[in-house]
Amino acid sequence: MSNKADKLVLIDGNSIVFRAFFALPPLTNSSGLQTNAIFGFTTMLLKVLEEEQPTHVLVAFDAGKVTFRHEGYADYKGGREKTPPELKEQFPVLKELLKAFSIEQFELAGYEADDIIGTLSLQAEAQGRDVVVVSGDKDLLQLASDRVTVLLTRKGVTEVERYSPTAIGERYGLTPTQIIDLKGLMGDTSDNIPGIPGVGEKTALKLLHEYGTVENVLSHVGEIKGKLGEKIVEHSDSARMSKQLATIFREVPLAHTVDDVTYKGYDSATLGTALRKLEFKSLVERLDLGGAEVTDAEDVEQAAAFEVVRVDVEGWSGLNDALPRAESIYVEAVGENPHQSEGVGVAVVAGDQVYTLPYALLKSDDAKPFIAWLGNPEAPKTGYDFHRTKLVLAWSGIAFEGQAFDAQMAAYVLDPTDTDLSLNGLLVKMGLSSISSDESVFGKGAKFQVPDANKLAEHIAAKADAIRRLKPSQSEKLEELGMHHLFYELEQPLSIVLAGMEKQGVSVQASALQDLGSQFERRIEEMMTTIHRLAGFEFNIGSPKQLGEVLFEKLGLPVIKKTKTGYSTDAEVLEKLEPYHEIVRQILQYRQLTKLQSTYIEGLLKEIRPESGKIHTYYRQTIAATGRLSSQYPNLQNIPIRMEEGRQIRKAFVPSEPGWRILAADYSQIELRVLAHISGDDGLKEAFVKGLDVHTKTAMDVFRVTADQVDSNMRRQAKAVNFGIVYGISDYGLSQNLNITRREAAEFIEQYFQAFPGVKRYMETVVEQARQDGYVTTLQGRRRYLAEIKASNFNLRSFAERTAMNTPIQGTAADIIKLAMLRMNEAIRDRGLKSRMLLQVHDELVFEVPEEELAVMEKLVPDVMASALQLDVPLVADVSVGANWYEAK
DNA sequence: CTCGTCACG
DNA sequence: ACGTACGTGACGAGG
Repeated sequence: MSNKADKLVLIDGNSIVFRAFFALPPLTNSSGLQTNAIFGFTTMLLKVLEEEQPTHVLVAFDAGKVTFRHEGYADYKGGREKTPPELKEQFPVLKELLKAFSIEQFELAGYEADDIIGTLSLQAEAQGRDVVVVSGDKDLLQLASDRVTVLLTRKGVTEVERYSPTAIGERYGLTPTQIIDLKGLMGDTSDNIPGIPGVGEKTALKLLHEYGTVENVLSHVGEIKGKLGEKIVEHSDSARMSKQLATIFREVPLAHTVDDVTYKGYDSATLGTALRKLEFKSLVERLDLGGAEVTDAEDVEQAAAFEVVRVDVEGWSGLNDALPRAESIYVEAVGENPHQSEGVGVAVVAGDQVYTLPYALLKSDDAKPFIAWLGNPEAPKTGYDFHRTKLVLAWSGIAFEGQAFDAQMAAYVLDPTDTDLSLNGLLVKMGLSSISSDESVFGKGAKFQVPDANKLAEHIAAKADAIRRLKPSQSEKLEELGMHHLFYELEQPLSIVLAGMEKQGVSVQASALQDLGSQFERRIEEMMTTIHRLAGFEFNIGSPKQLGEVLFEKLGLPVIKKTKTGYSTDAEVLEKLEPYHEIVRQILQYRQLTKLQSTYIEGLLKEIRPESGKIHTYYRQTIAATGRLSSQYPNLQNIPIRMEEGRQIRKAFVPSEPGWRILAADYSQIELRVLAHISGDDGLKEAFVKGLDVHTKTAMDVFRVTADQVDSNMRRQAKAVNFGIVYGISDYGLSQNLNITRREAAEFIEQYFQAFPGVKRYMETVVEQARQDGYVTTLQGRRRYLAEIKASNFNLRSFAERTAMNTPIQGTAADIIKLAMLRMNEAIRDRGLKSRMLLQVHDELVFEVPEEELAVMEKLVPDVMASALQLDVPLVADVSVGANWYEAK
């Protein structure tokens, strides 16, 4: 028997299902059954099957409510919120699906999935077989051995982290069995295992690194001083019991053995039917289970609902005649950066026909009627990613107007946290029949290739048809959720404004960057020599691994913080190490300069177009969950400003016309003003109405002093408190930021809330509202769903709560500047100004302005920004002008 | 291709 | 008791 080649995969069913349920949006199928946990579990399962190629597979479930653990400790898993019905209903369906996979599933009254997995893995490794355990629960790490590897899910369910005993040693400095001791000391809230109060992971690890086991900690408790020692003595029984509870029982009286869980693969027809029933069309597609049989009559109809007419084969007349009846359009282009993408094809849907043409055909004379239609603002278009489309066409010299409905933008507005806005992804989420993924048609990475004309025509036709099919439910949903205005009046028009700014570009002087770069270069080389001399040998300073070895092993500096893979050497750590060794300061400076050199000097130089001297960034409008923009290729929203050396980079950003100037205008304290408005707090509102310095005002109230008693340190701390409030305050976060104790931070927050009770009320209300509705909104009706607001996991829930507090603030600020951009665009156009809007940096707009328009613009820009949205407090924008972006400060 | 790091609001 | 500030994108290192 060849046990050596055997590989068992043992899956902790409950743990994965729970994870998937909270990690995924609440997808439902057309009959209303929520299927997100099943979907998440299945994607995880497919990934593991593919990557591990197991010979045996088992999914273990917890059975019933009471286990043997309750015999010794009645409160085991007490205080847990009961399983939500939307989750509960998914278990039986999942179990059916596993049958279709031909995968065994075990559960046994009185035992948990952990115990079943522990028992089987013990058997298997004794027989010399390899085992992979899959769970979301760290406890399972105790099973790791030479033969047993544990995969823990990280974010979501398909990302896993692989733990061998060595990996556990590196991560925690513990052996697998010590994981039990870890939990014995720190406990586990979700299982209601108490541990020792006041001992968290940090303290527990320290104790275990010193003493090895719970028992040994308890017998050496005399050596442990202070409160910690007292706590351990007081709760020693609890620690012993907790350790017992955390120990996986590996002798479950199972009726089956390893040989009963062999996995020989699934039957395609059976699995295909099961997945179709669940409407997991993307999975059917991915596994290529579609061919066998199409059970859903509707699918047949939809799939055959159009005829592809190739303009390159049939000629233009059909398309030209159909244009007045066009229902949707899709322009395919390859390349991530739309300023450098190559158009490959166009598809237009009209009735039962989809007309397709190779992009190159747009250059022919026969294309004129079609080009005119593309540029006709009176010909409304429904499409997908108009922003990209407009740019691609614009670089071909083709105007694109009449953008009526953008399915990608609609999907973003409907759920800004959705990271898969691919057409196929949207179809699946909407429960519509799916199309081929781009990856399956084009391949990816090095294998990326545009397919032959026929295949391409089929694919882009399917995409254009998909857009048509998506639109009705999307537009209905937009109305239903009151998002008509946000979508039609704000986001869609803005995409046009953005495309204009990007196409315009901003002039950047290569020579200025190069001069700065050679200065940096000299200093980098000097510093490198110094650092190598101080270390005593040459090494790669840019390698965190090598740097860690030098600092902490060769030079013996104290380890402040560790990362998953080794010593942390980030700026926060280095700042703490500065007093110990001269080398540290040099490293900090070296880091700063190499960052400037690689990201900003070299990075920006690469992006300057030699023919125009301009940089064209690409603002992404469908990425940020709060409604902000982001910027790529290159990112022009993180050009240095805080440090003088980096700030010099801004001198290279200049007007594109001789004699013009750069004008920059930024909102003053926009987030705090938004907070004042939505919280209605009288004190905060008054501060802004009176035009006070809000950080000084905060310092006065928090420290209970008069204005002239506020020193710079108090103001600095008050400013940090204000930031904290906007981020969704926590004492821990504030304490980290200010380098103070948590107690002190908590005191600041307490004082703040006393001074600004309206803000406190807002924070409580918004979290409560999120719990009730499952989402929060901005002033313009932008909505963000917070699935994890009810999670039992403290971390997930706390994160959701902070998000609930922060998103309406950050998101409303984003709404406001977007409105201002629309208004500025109109103002420039209506007044016939030559000035151009170039950049947006979250609370700042940058323009290039001819001399003769300076006076107008210096008044117009801040006026428009201030009046973009009427709040209960004034909005203020500060404006400044210079020869370059550096001087416009 | 992921991780650590660091630039911005 | 738990343990993180909110939102992004780009780079070099190292598998």
